[in-house]
Amino acid sequence: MHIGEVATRTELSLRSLRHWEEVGVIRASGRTEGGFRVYTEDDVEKILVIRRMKPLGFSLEEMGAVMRDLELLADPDASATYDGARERLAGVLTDARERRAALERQLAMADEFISLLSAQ
Amino acid sequence: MHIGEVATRTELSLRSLRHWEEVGVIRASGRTEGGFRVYTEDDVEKILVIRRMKPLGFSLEEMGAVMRDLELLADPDASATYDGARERLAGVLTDARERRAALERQLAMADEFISLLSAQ
DNA sequence: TTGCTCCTCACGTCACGTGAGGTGGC
DNA sequence: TTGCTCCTCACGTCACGTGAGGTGGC
Repeated sequence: MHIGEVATRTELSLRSLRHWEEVGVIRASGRTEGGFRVYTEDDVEKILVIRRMKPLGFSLEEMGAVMRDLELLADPDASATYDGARERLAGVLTDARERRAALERQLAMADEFISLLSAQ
Repeated sequence: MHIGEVATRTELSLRSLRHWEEVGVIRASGRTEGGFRVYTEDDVEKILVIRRMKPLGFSLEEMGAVMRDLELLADPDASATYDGARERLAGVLTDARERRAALERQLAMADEFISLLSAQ
C-alpha cells in the first residue's frame, strides 16, 4: 500500500512516516518505478510498534535501535549479535517501565490541574 | 528565593524557568540590585500550576494565557475583562479533559509496548 | 577573598510542520 | 486526460540544552 493509507491506518502524518525513514527508524520495504513508497502489512505492524513506544519519550534513535534488535530476534539466521540484542532489549524494558511510571505521574499532575481549574 | 532553589523545588531546569519568563509564561516577581531573579512563594505556586498543565501538551503561549486569566480572576479590581477570562478558562477545561483522555490512551499504548516487549 | 550561584547572549538539537515546485498512479 | 496522491528539497517552529564569558551574593 502507499503512504497515505499507512498514515490513515496508523494515525501518523505523512511527514512523520517520511521523517522516521530519513533517520532510520523504519522504511517502506519497497518503491514503485515512479518512486512511490510501498508498504507491506508487516511494515505497518512495525510502525505500530514504534507508535506504541513513542508515548514513553524515547528518541527516534533509540526506537530505531529497538526495531533493529527486534528484527534480529525475528531473523532465523542471526547468530553472534543475537545475545547482544536480547540484553539490550532487556535494558529497554527496564527503562520503559520507569518511563511508564513517570507517565503515570504526569497523568496524576494533569488531574491535579483539571481539578484545580474546575474549582475556578 | 533565587532561581536555583525554585528549580530544585519544582524539579524544573534553570533554562526552563528562564525560557518561560522569556516567552511570558511566568516571571520572577523581583530582581536583586545585581540582577538576580527573586521568586516569592506565590511565584512558586504559579510555576507549579504550569508544571501540572504541561503533561496535557499545551503550548507555552496557551499556558501563559491561562495564567493571565487565573490572575485576572484572583485580582479584586478586575472588571470588564473578568467575564472573558471565565469563559476562556471554561474552554480550556473542556480542552484539558479531552487531552487527559488522549494522555490516558497514550498510557494504554505504552502498556501494549511493554507487554509486547516482555513477550520478547 | 574564595567559590558557588547567577546573568545574558547565542548557537545547537530534536521531531516534525509547512510550503514550493514537480510528477506518478489508476 | 483529469485530479488526486505522492515525491524531494529546504526553511520554519517549538521548547528548551549547552557552552562561553562575565559577575553577584553570603
